[in-house]
Amino acid sequence: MNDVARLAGVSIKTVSRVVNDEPGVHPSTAERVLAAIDQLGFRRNLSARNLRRGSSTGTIGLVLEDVGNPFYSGVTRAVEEIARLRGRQVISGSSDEDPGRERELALEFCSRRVDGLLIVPAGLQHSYLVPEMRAGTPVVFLDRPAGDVVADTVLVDNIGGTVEAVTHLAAHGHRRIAFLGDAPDIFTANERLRGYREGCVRAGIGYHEELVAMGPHDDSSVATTLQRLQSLREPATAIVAGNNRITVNILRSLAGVAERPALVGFDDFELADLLSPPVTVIAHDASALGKAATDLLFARLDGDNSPPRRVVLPVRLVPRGSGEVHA
Amino acid sequence: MNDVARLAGVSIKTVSRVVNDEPGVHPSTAERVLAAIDQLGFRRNLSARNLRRGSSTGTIGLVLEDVGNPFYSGVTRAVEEIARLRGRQVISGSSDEDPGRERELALEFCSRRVDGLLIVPAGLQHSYLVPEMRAGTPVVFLDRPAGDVVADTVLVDNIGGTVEAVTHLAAHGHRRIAFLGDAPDIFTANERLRGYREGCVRAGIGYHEELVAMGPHDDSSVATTLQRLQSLREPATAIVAGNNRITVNILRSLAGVAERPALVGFDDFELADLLSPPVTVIAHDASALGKAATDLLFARLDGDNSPPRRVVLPVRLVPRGSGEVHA
DNA sequence: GGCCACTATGACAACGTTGTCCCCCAGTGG
DNA sequence: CCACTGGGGGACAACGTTGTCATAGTGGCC
Repeated sequence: MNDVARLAGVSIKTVSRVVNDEPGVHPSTAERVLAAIDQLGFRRNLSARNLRRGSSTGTIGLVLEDVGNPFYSGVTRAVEEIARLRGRQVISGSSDEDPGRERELALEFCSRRVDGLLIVPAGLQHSYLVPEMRAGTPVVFLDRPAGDVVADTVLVDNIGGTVEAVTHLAAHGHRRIAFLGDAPDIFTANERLRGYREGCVRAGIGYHEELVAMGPHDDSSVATTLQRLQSLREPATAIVAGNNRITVNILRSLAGVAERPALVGFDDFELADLLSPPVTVIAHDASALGKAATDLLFARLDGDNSPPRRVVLPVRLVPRGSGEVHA
Repeated sequence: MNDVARLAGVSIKTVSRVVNDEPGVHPSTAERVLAAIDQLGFRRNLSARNLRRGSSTGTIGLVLEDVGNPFYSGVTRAVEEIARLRGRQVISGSSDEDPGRERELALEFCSRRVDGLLIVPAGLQHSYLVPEMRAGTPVVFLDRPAGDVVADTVLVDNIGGTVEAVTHLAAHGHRRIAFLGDAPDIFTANERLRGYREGCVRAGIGYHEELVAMGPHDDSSVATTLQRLQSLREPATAIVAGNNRITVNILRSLAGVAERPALVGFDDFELADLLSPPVTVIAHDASALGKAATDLLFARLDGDNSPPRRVVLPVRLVPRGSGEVHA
């Protein structure tokens, strides 16, 4: 800006006026300034601007589990969409379920003075955010609740979803329904397990420990688990899968198997309808989740200071075939 | 920082020293400062720091077509991974194939003084970046080349891939091979069309306009196109799909159809192996693309100022079934 | 005791902007 | 000829940091 001013033969303040479309600059002066800007390839330094003005940095921080997971990339897209409408840029990072990494990312974003923070919690401790929140940075948690702070939260109806899955399978005659979920220290995994249990009880088929397998699942552990479930004295005839990754792992294990158990997966995924049989899922919308959270965040930025809200988005069972196999 | 200094009864410079782990601070003083920092929830302002130091802002700008597309979210993930190792944050935005939007995003990132820029070009004009590049901001284009500037570029072997696809189908006896591609003003679409044409010529089956359908494709236009291809005097017996979205659209249109043409899709996608028949694809690795581009960017940041490079990543045909149907 | 080296700390400028306030000058009315 | 007005423009401080340099105190050594 200094250089521009020198080249145009004016003061830096006048350049600033031109750059900001402030009134009170003679057209001919403005033209000289614009020419200088063009010649020098000047671009105003937003950091300095924001520092001086003390206002918004025009950024939103997004901490999620893994941008590479289609579910979260859907969330990211929705967040970006709305942020854009409100003139904000999105800075994002993946925590990979590591609470330390989540914290590191969130605090880094705070250091960058983001206008607001959207977090898919990896851990259970979020008191580290209290100073920031008190300082006025709005924080919205999504997909999972915060551990030890009261804050806006957007969730999906995990319990209702798995209850529905179990009920659906039971209605098709299944009495031995298994559940494969993620590690139980992950909120959604635990909730879905609760829903499964409640569904079993409601359906009058009882809850049996032996039909449940929690914990990190990879290709081979899923295969082993499925074998175990088949070789029980009363084998499982149906499975509820705790998330999209697990569903896919199960499908891969079952590929080529003639006698397939019925299957309902939590999370919808692309091509589920084109598999054979098409996969019945508990669907919920990633972009709806991202949108709800971002809307909430902007409401806070707009001055809404009502008590923290907890929004629970509905899920719906999409019957496609794999869950309608009779026992 | 001012407040911290006052509370701890020291100068702001001493606080700065503590925050930056600079030597020469008495342990007891440091302790007082740390206590004050903790009490006030102070967090250093990175904008101010970077402004003062004039050095790196610790950010990388990423402009892509759509974060929501699994292919690009894979790229994003890889970029994030490497950026993280090098202590950088990623700011990203989707252009949605709109050149204006691409430009807007890129220049916004420049205003934020990103350390480097990764761009999946939507348009053909990139001279707007010349001032920034001259000013020392490294720019790497990925997936598609820049329009009118010479710069580092990472591409995949689009032509080789479609040549291989056609050759593969021809080897299975197909002589009427159709090509469904994206709008031809998109670089990759055009390249793949060239590869298709070359493949046809090499296979000695000739290039026939009537077997090609370019342009934006949605569900219904794909269905219409497929019908047209079937009802030709000499119907198409095989199809090459120009990208993952088109492949999926074709699969959806063909669902339930008994007489399916052979199919090879460009871009691999999750579950391709579980469909029936499993889908043969020209695979290339999104994360390899992201990694190559980011590595190149960091090499520039590390001072490499050799002439701009163009990296072409190999693709490979993954036969799974849909492309091995004999004519 | 005087000098030196060294440690711990502070004052101040500067980074690139913008907000505040002030000045200059031409034009206008009396 | 003077006072006043208003448009056009500049000087300067400040945002929150950090780099540079200065300074005060404290021992140690001849």
